[in-house]
Amino acid sequence: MAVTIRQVASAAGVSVSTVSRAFTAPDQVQPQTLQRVREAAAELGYSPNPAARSLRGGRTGSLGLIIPDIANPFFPPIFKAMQARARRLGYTVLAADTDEREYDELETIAAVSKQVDGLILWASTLPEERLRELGAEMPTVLVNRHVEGMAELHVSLSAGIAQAAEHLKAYGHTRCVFVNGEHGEHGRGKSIRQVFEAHDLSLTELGPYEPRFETGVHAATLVAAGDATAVLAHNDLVALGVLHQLAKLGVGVPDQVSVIGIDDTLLAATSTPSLTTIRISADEVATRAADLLIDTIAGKGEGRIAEIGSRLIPRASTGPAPAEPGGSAAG
Amino acid sequence: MAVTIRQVASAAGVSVSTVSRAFTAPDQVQPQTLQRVREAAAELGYSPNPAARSLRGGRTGSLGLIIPDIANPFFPPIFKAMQARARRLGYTVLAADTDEREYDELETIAAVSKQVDGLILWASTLPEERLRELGAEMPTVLVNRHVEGMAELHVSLSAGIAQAAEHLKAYGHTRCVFVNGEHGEHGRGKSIRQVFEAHDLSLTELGPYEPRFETGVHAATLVAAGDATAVLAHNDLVALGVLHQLAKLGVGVPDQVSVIGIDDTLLAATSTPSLTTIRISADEVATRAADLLIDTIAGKGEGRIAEIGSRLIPRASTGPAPAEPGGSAAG
DNA sequence: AGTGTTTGCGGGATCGTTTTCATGAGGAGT
DNA sequence: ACTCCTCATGAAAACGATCCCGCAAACACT
Repeated sequence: MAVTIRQVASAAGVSVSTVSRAFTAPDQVQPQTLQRVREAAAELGYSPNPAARSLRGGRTGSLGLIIPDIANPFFPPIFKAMQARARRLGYTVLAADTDEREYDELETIAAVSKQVDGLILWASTLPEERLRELGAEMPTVLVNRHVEGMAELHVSLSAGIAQAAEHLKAYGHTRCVFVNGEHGEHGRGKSIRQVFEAHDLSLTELGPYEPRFETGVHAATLVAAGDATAVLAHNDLVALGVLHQLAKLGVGVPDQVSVIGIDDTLLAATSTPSLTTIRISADEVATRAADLLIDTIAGKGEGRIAEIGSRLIPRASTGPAPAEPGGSAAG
Repeated sequence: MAVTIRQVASAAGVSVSTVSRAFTAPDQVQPQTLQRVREAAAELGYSPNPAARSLRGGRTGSLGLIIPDIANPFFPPIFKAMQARARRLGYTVLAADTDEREYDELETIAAVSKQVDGLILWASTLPEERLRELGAEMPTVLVNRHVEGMAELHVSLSAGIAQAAEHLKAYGHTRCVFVNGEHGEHGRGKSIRQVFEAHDLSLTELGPYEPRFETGVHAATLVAAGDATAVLAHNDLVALGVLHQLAKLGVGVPDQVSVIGIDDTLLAATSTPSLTTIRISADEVATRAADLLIDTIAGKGEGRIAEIGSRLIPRASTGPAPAEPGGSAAG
């Protein structure tokens, strides 16, 4: 059925070893022979069988990307960019999502790990102990988790948050709300509080809730009843819920309340009004993660920690704070 | 490093053949032996090496999903659902996108096809001839393309379109616009025109353009200048562009103009106003496609044609047509 | 008891590569 | 002319599983 190295060898009048070398170490074969082999291979339409190759060589040529939820619009661009990067480096990307279910994560990882040379674990919920074990078994890059000695990539929101704070400050806002869409200690809440308070902005935290549209809807109702003039949401999806509910309640955005999201997904660019948000570059994240993993596979990445930044993308959902309700009424 | 079948065999005191059988054909080995093998395997943490397995057996246990653009929010839920379905059937899904670049498609397919048992080609742009060749080489399921004799899955919008027409009709609309976001003969325009005209709705077609947000923005400007009261867009993304621009122009939705999208992506549910759209069930599509491919791999799917339907999801972007601007008012 | 059939298991070839090792040709250095 | 290297190539042993055969034991039937 498929054409094998043997057929190429006999067509080119050389041994299989030579054909193999022609593909994996071209400089070890004489130019003239190399060409004969290449011609024969091209003519027969030969290309190496990855199964045989990985059986023998122990490497599969694939990278595993484990993410919480591929349907979260934040991830597809990352997957896409990583695939592009990986392909140029001779790798393929195998993506699998854990469906946000923690108890599935180990199983998913087990299924994927046998087919790849290394793993990128995005915001894993596994206990540190397990991560350590995993790292011992196979090259692993952790995104947004810390385990001493492992390769890690951290997506830092601080630059974006600082810019958001400045942005709001410049518009005259003073009372802000953060809609926390995440339980647990790895949340975004702490650094947001610090930065905002450093900018002299009061910050009320709602939640923690789940990072869903409905969370934003719920939060918006609370916001409308309060006196805050700016909302920072856990991510774009939550921000969209806020936008949606504020519109329904007749609260003008950005005239009465400004809204800021996080992630800069497609949702942010296409909403009405378009959403000011904190962008994390998918290209950069994907490229760095892939490179870091490939380095780790090569044995020179372990323990390295990379950090990538973020920045505010001002759009139409933020604007000047409304006049103070001081003595008169407003709502 | 990794534990092999041989180690399990000696631990269980049986031959490698028996261990292999214990995993691939448990009914051919005595219950008592089976248990011994299983215990040994569990204790050693053995699991078969997929590379060796596929080298010998010729099957990889993976399905290849080739899509135009994974960043299009329509696809992630499909990928996700297919992964879930495939996993339960003992398969893995390998997704790759062609980045909407036709000249990359063959290359992408070539890269993927060696690592999978079969291919699902979503709206391939390849000429019929190539598809036929591909189908001859490996099990292939075509989505939304027709090539005599191949397994195909067709996503039919007709039910959804008919419901949309009825929906608009019931609201008193008479003049509609379709924003065509797709070049070529496989477009959605023709059947939409037929159905709408059958419902006595006049339909003006704009385009064809690209299926992008900006397309909707552009189209909305034209719509606002015309006298149509309803817009059907090529997909949700385009519809969102329409929504966005209408808001900017001060045209009320749905008070003055109703808008309908297609795909029911996350975008539709989270927009403001939420978008009435035609839903294509990701679960159903993914399940049918996966099943069809697996049948084809088993040799009993070739030539089969499956069709899956669609339906209207009414939300807040559609409503009664505004009173006629003519002489008198009527609703 | 003799023959035939089923059943459970082991031996070993096999899948297509990579990779080590051996070989022999040619060149350089003495 | 002799040894010593280098270099291109070939032969053959892996890699880890599957699966076709063959064998022996157990059983059924005459």
